[in-house]
Order: sequence, then C-alpha cells, then structure tokens
Amino acid sequence: MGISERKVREKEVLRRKIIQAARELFAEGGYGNATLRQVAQKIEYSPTTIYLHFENKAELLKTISEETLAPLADTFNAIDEEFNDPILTLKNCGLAYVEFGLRHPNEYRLVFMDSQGWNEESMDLSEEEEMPGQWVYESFQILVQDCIAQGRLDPTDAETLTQVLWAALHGVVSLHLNYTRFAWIDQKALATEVIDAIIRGSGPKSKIFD
Amino acid sequence: MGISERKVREKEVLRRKIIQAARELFAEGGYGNATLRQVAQKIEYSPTTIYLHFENKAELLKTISEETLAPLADTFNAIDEEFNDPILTLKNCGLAYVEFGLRHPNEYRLVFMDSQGWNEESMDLSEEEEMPGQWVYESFQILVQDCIAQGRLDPTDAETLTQVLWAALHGVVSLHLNYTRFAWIDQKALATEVIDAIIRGSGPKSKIFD
DNA sequence: TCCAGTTACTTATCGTTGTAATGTAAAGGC
DNA sequence: GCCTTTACATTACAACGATAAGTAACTGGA
Repeated sequence: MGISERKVREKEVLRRKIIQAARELFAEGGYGNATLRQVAQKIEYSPTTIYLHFENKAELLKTISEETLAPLADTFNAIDEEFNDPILTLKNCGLAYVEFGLRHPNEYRLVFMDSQGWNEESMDLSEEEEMPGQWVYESFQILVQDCIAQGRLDPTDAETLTQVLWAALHGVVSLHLNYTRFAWIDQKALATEVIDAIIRGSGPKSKIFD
Repeated sequence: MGISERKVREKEVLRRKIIQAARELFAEGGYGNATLRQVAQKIEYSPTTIYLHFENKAELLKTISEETLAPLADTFNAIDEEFNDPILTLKNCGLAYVEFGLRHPNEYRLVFMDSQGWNEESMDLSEEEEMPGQWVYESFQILVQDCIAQGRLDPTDAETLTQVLWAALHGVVSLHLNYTRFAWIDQKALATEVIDAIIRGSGPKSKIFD
C-alpha cells in the first residue's frame, strides 16, 4: 500500500514548503508584518490551503519558532560535553543563549516576548502544560544544581538563582532586540559580564570565582 | 480673544477623552486587541476623529505609554531623596522599576518590548533621537556612577555595569509578563536577589556588600 | 466498469481592521 | 453677507485572518 504513503509524504512536502516560505517572510519583515497571503503567493497556492496544514496563523508561527529554537538544546548538550567544569558549562550556555537569541530575533520575540498572542486564549495550553521555551529554564536549572552540588555556587536556593540567571540573560537579548540602535557595549562582553557578575555574586562566601 | 482659547481648551479636552478611553480599552485587552473603533465608540465620536488628534494608532498608544511611564521618574527622585546611601537608592530604584513594570504590563510591553512596531519606519525617530524609555537607562547610569564615586562599586566601567543592571531588571519584568503562569518565586524576592547578586558581584574586591 | 466517497485543493465571501478622501454644518473674520 | 476655516461625520478602500462552499482528481468496493 505505497500510494497512501506517497500521499502522506507529498502532504509533508507541502507543509515544509509553507513553513519554509513563512520562515523567510517572517525573517524579513518580522512576525506581525508577514501575512498568510504572502506566504501563499510565495509557494503558489491559495491562501486557504495553509489552513489545511495549520490551525491558524499563530500555530504556523509557533511551529516555526519552536523548530528554530530547538537546535539550541543541542548546543547546550554540546557545551555540556565539551567542558567538564559546571561553572564553565553554565557560562558558555548562557553566552550561547544570548548569541542564539540575537541571531534569531523574530523567533526569539515570538517565543519569549510575544507569547501574549497565543498563551491564554487562542492556543489551548491546558492548565499545567508547559509554555514554549520553558525548557530553557529547566536546562539552566540543572546546570545551576550541578554547580551547587560541586560547591561552586551558594547552595541556598537553586530555583532562585536559576530565575535570576535566566531573567538576566533574557534581559540582555530582549533589550538588544528592542533598542537596536542603542549604544550597547559589545553584546558578548555584556553577556559575559552579566553571567560573571551573577556567578561572582552568588558564589560560596569562602571562595572567589575567577 | 477668549474664544479661540476656549476652542483650544475644548480640543484638549477631547484629546484627553481619547487618551482616557484608549487607556482603558488598552489596559483591558492589551495593545493589539484595542481598536480605534472601540475607542471612538467609547467616547461617542466617529473613528476618524481620532486622526485629528493623533497621527495614527501607534502614536496614540505611544503617547499613552509614555504618559503612564512618566511617573516612574518621580518615584526615582523620591527614592533618591529618601535614602542618602547610593547603593540603597540603586537597590530601591531597581525594585521600583520592576514593580512599576508589572503594574503597568501593557504600557511596559509597548515601550520596552514592542517598540519594533514604531521604532524604525512608522515613527520617524531621526538618527540620534532617543528611543522612548531610554531615560531609564540614564537614570540608572547616574546612580551607578554615584556608587562608583563613593567607592561602593567596582570603578572599572560604569557603562557596562549599568547595562548589566538594566538588562537584568528588564529581564525580570519581561519574563514575568511573558510567562504569567510560570512558577516564579515572589517577584519582589526575585528582583531583590537580581540586584543584590549583581551588586555583590560588582562590589570593590576589598569590601563585601551586605 | 461504474459509482460513491474521500482528498486536496480553489473560489467566493465575511467581518474587521487602520486609514484616506470626501462631505457638511457651524462659526469667525472681513 | 459672503468666504474661509474649524471640527467633525460619512463613505469608502485595501488588506487582513478566517470560513463556507464549491470542484476536480483520485480511491476503493461491488
């Protein structure tokens, strides 16, 4: 019964074409400026065809954003294997996070800044379901716990420290995306300094991190 | 010639009515969900009348947001006078910033997160004009410089430290607004810890801040 | 081989949005 | 008393996301 499988494959191909076209338009003009009609025109299908593959515009964009953001998890894993030191891993993951966010501004916006559009009503995240991008928090939490377990960070509260760290890193990306023309110091230097300051400020009292 | 002055006054009254109505709708359903037609209906004028007072929807919302955010400057000044200690002032201004952002989520979003919509094209911020909300940075910069001047913070780079601090504080607000149902620790505790960690991590080596 | 049903689309359409062009009634100035 | 300006309303438009109603091709069973 290879025919129906070919159909499934072909359907998947069109789905990929939609995603690809949307991704490009989306990257050019940003989230709000991309329209379904433009996407449709780019792939030479009618606008309504998109609705056969995605519930609505929000779901299409959500799909794209999550797909784009997924590789960050791999990057985290690669860093984890490269460095044996948990503090160094934490630092480099933080840097990677910021760099990644700035390299994918539209997707970052959608997942970490614009979730208003689909978090409550249009998308139906049932009560305790995870918000998109929330796995980033959990990744950092594990790293922080590692640091505490090795006595490299103050063991009072892993949760608090993780939230502090994520907030600070997100702040760097978020402000950069918003104030693109502001006289920021070098982004990598800023990210580094943010992480270092927090790690220094959260280290065990007896031992100064260098 | 009191007649034309009355006219000006009446025009100002209508402008205030528009702003007030828009502010309410805006606060209820958020930025994107408020429509000019709803605003018009609320004040019992035609939709196009709004265009006699504001260039477009973006300018109306920008006006509202900046008006809402303005009192924060007064709060900063009040804090500055209440505490003589620059570190304490910095800490409390940071806390006030976070609290303010969370109390005015829509306006905060517009100024500090959604500026994409009007920063480059639709609004004409000529080359070196300030972005809205940028004064916050300058306020913090002055406070950081005060701390450095008194030897309470590491004097290497006021600019870097200010950016670190602002990014971290913004991150707290921004993430809270985006992940409203996330299991955040108490917002005030988080903000406090963010500021403390950074101040601790940026203090002069000889002296531990308490 | 025929035909009912499904699949994968398109076309036509709806309601809503921001906004521009045009119309209009009242008031002010000469 | 006429002309212009002011301060609105009315009408209209293009574009949007989304739905409903077609339609042509293909499929599977009798």
